[in-house]
Amino acid sequence: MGESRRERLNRDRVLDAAVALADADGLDSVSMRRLATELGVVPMALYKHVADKDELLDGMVDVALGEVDAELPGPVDAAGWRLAVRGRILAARRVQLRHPWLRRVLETRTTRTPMVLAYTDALIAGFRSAGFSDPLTHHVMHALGSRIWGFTQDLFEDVNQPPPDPASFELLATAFPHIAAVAGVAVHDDGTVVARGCDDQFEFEFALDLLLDGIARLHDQGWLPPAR
Amino acid sequence: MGESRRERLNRDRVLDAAVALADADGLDSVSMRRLATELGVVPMALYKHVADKDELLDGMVDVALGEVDAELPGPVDAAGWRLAVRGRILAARRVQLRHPWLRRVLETRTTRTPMVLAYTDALIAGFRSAGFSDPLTHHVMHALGSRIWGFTQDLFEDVNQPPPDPASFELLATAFPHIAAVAGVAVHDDGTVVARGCDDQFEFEFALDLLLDGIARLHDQGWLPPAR
DNA sequence: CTCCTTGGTGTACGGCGTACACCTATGTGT
DNA sequence: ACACATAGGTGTACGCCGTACACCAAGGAG
Repeated sequence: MGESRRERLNRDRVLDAAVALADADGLDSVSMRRLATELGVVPMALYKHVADKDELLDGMVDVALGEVDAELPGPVDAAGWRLAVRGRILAARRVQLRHPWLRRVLETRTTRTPMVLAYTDALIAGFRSAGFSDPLTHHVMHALGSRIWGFTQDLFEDVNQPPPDPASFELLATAFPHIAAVAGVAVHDDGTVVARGCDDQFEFEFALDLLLDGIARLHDQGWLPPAR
Repeated sequence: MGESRRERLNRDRVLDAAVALADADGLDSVSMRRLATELGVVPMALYKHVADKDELLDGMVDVALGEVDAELPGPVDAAGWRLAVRGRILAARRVQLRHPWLRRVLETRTTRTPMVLAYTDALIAGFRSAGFSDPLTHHVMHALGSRIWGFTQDLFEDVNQPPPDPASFELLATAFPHIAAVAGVAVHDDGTVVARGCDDQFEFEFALDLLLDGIARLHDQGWLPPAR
């Protein structure tokens, strides 16, 4: 009987379903219970394929990070460290835009899966093979911070996201004039407020290039660890 | 009668208790129920002083951010934008080190309280009063990102936190040689592994100065928005 | 055909945030 | 001094969550 026999579960099916669920309905929708019903299975069944929820999240990170290589512009490593690093980071950013939950998960994760380590290793390789000293490479990786995963905190951006009504904007503008001036919002003569929003991609590349410029300069000048 | 009469609750007492609880036992210990028992009160009592848990967290952020001013090195605004910005950010960092939960809370928060806006406004003022154009100031704030709050993602750091036993380090070193080389770990001739850890304060200032150098250069060169 | 392993089930526990109805101090106007 | 409105504290309950534990059903190996 039973061509309707349900496909057997396995780790990959669980992880893929979790990713799909997070993509579709947001990270908060990814609960063991919800994921189970999504898979037509009882919640505890998942625990046969995943130790606990943390491991599920780690697995989701791996799935997403596994997509980065396909986003790489090509075998660009020979074109110099800067293009290699830049290309890899922007590839990660494209993945992150497809999986908006990735940022929040990576932020809270503390365990490093082999996939995470592999990504980091590849990036570091970009610097070292260009002759960066190990200490400089170390500092530089710290300086890039979460930007290596293609995302920024952007705690600042949402200020101008919902075009504010003139009244409340007026209020904000008088209390915090500097924010208002810089927020990319223009108040026209007739009192209407126009928010141009801001181009996230531009901001990301601006900051990335600012860092890469600084890094290049340090490297070219033969940066040395401060004498103690 | 009753000198044992319990002090009446109010918003500030609730927020202070939440901060103290988070400082002592970690952010995860801050639940409405736990906080209530800490205050000798039933959970629902808190809702008379705080709309919901999100507002509690926002309030905690305000309490912490309110401590930044006291950390400022002095009326340094006249000493140039760079010292003003740097001083304010390092002050925020000192606060953040006292309240380790602040990072996680700020990361997830999306609402901006007046306190948050005031902090941001003061920082922006530092740039604008030095003649930074509004678009440049805007980009520069994005580039600083979460660093304006005195913290970094530091997804990379914990690799060398627990001094790894030689065996597992050997494993990591062969699989990810570049990480191993850069992690600040030295393998001695006798096979013992020494992790020097890394100086978070140094890393933070290194990256901050890298950014500020780049920012200063853009400003001095009269950076203009790219022609469209 | 048996048995052992692997995968799926059912029940239950303790925690969470919070809606809602209720009671009780407290401070005010008369 | 007293009635009363209101602000602050209580109790109960609901629906989520992650997951421990005991159980049962397939399915491959001897």
